[in-house]
Amino acid sequence: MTLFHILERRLQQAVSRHLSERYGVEIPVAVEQPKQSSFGELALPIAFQLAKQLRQPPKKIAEQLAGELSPIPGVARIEVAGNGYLNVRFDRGGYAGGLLSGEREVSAPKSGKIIVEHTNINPNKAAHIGHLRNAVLGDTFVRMLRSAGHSVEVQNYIDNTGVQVADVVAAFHYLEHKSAAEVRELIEIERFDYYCWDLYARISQHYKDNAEALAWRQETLHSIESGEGDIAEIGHLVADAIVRAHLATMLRLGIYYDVLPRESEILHLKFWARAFELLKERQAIYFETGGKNKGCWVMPGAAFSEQAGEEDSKVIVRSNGTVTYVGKDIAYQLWKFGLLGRDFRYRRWMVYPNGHEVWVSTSEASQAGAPPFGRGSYVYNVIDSRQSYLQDVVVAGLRALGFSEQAGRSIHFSYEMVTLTPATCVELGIELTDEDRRRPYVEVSGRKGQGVKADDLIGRLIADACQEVDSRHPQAPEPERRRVAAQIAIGALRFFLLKYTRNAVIAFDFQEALSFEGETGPYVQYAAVRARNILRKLAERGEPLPDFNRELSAGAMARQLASEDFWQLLLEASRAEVALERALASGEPAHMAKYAFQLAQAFNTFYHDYHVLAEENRERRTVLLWMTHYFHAQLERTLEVMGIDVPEYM
RNA sequence: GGGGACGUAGCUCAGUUGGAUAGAGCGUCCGCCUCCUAAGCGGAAGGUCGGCAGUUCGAAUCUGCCCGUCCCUACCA
Repeated sequence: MTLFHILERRLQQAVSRHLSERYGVEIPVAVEQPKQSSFGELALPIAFQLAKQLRQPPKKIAEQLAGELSPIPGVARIEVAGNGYLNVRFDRGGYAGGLLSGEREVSAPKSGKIIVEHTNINPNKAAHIGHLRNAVLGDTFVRMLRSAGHSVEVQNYIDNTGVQVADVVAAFHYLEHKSAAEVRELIEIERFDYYCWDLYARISQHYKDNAEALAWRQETLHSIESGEGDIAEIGHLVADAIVRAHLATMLRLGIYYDVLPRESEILHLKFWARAFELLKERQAIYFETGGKNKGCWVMPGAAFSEQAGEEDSKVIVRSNGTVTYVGKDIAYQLWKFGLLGRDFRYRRWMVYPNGHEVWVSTSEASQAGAPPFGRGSYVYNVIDSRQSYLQDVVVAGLRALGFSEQAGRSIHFSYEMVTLTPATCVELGIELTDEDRRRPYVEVSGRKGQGVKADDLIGRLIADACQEVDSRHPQAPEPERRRVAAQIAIGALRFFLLKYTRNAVIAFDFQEALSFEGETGPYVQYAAVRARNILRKLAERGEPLPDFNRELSAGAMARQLASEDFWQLLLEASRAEVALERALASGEPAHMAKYAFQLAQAFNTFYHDYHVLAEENRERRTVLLWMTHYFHAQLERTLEVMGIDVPEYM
C-alpha cells in the first residue's frame, strides 16, 4: 500500500472513530479527490451525509468536526470549505520524506491464477486494426494485473478448424488448384498472411456469385475434421503459418502469450464429448422434439436471459449432430477452470527472443517441461461486445452445470469494435454510399478484403516517426534511429488504442492515429525523455546524482514544497499506484492512459517553468533533481504497464 | 418486436460511490526557442451535458417517458 493510501485510510479511520464516539453514528466515510487541486489533497463530504441524521446544516457539522478531530499523523490541517466540505491538506515535508524513504506497506501476495484470453484471431488472414485493439487491451490488462501482484496466464485461442480457415483452404484447392506442396512453397516466398487476405476476399466474392460453390466449404470442413489427405494438410499449413504471422505482428507491440489452445484439440481430445455428457447428465440442455429447432440439443433461453421465451433457446448441437461454436466454448471454459476432467497435451510452439516460451495444444504426447496450464481461479475473456450474447450462453452453461461460483468468475472483458472514418475509407479506396459519407464512422467488411492491416499501419507509423527522428538526430547511427522510431510508433499505436474507454466505438482515422502531438503516446514519452535528459546532462557534467536521502531533510522538503507548482507535480507523480488500482477496479485500461497523460502534462509545465540544472539555490536544486528523478521513475513504471517504452532520445 | 450500448464544446472523447465554477486533445485565433530538445509552453474563443418530468439539500451521473445513432437477437464463428 502506498503512502497516499496509507494517509487516506488513516483519515477514514480517524473520522469514523470520531463519528462513532461523538455522535454515535456508524456510516462509511467517503473520501474523494477535490475538484480543484487548490482545495487540498483529499476531501470529505461527510457533513452532507450527516446533515439529515443530525438535523443540522452541513456547514455547522463540518465546523464542529474540523475543530474537534484530534491531529492525524501526516495531515497538516483540515479546513471547512464550500457548504460543508472538509478539505484535507497533507504535511508536505512529511509526505515527501515518506516517498523518499520508500515508506509503504507491503501487501500480501495474491493467491490463485487469473487466466486472460485475448487476441483469438481466425488464422486465415493478416491481423487488422480491430484485432490490435483486442490484443492491446488484453495485454495491458495482463500487465496491470501482474503489476498488482497477480499471477496471470495468457491464452490465445486458435480456431484452426473453423469456417474462416476452411474458406481459405477451399480457395487454395478449388480456385487456385494448389497442392499442399505448392502452398508450402508459397509460404516460403510470399507475404503469406497478406496473400490469404486477398484470397479470402476472392473466395467470398466467388461464393456470392456462385451459391453452389458453397458445397466446397462443407467438403473442406469435413476433410479438415478427418485430418486426412491433401486438403487437411493445406489446413494445417495455412493455420500454422498465419498463427506464426500473427504472433510476429503482436511481438512488434510487445505482446506475448503463454499457451495457444486450439480447436483441433478440443475436438480430437474429446473435450466436447465430455462437456456434452455433463450437459446432458445435469440437464442443462435438452433434445428438442418439435418446432424450428427440432432434432437439436438446445439450452433453454431462460438459462441465460430473463426475458427469453421458448423461441429464444440456443442450439448447442445441430440436428446433423455437429456441435456449434458455443458448445465448444463451454467445453473450453470448463477446462479453463479445471472443471472438465480432461486436459490438453502440449508442445513448445516457439521461444521468444527474450527467452519466454509459448506452448500449443497437441493431441500427440506432451513434451517435457510444459507448465501446468488452465485451472484458473478467475477467467477474463477479451472479446468484442457483439459476442456478449454468446458469452452469456457460455456462462449460463457453467451455471446450469452447478458451477455458479466459476460462472461468477467468468468475466467477459468486452470492448466495442473499431470502424473507419469516411476519410480513411476514401484513402484506402473503399467505395462509400452517400449515406456512409455522412456518418461519423463506417464498419467495413474483412470478407471483402477491406480494412487496415496491422503491419501496414505499424509500417506507416514507423516511417513517419523515422522522418522526425532523422531530422532531429541526423548524426545518430541508422539502426539506433530505426529502433527509436519503432518505439515511438508503438507508443503512438498502443496509446491510441488505450485512450478510449472500452465501450467507445473507435472511428479509426489515419490522420489522428499518425499524430504525435497532444494526447498521444509520443507526448508522454517525450516528457519522460526530457526528464532523463536532465539527469543525463548532470552526469555529462561529471556531477553524480545527489544522495537525496542524506541531503534532503524534512525541513528542506517542507520549505521547497511550499511552492504549489512543485507540490502538485510531486503529488501527481505519487499517485501512479492509485491510478493503477482505479484502472484495475473499473477494468478500464483507459484510466492508465489518462493518468500517464496528465502526469506528463504536469511535468512539461514544470519543465517549462523551472530550469533544474541552472538553479543556483543548492537546496532547491537538489529538490528539483529529486522530483525529476522521482517523476521519471513513476512515469516509466506507468508506461511499462501500458507496454510503452521510453526511447533513449526523441 | 425483445435485449444491450451510446447521445457532453466545431470534431474526437474523459468525467470515480450523485457533490464545490462541467474537463482534455484536436481544430480555429493570438503569443513564446540567447535558456536541461518547441514531438513543448501560455492565452483567447467555443456548452440549455439529446428532450421532458421525477427523486434529492444537491443530478451530466439515479428513475420513468420520449427522440436519435449503433450493436446483438443463426442449426456462422
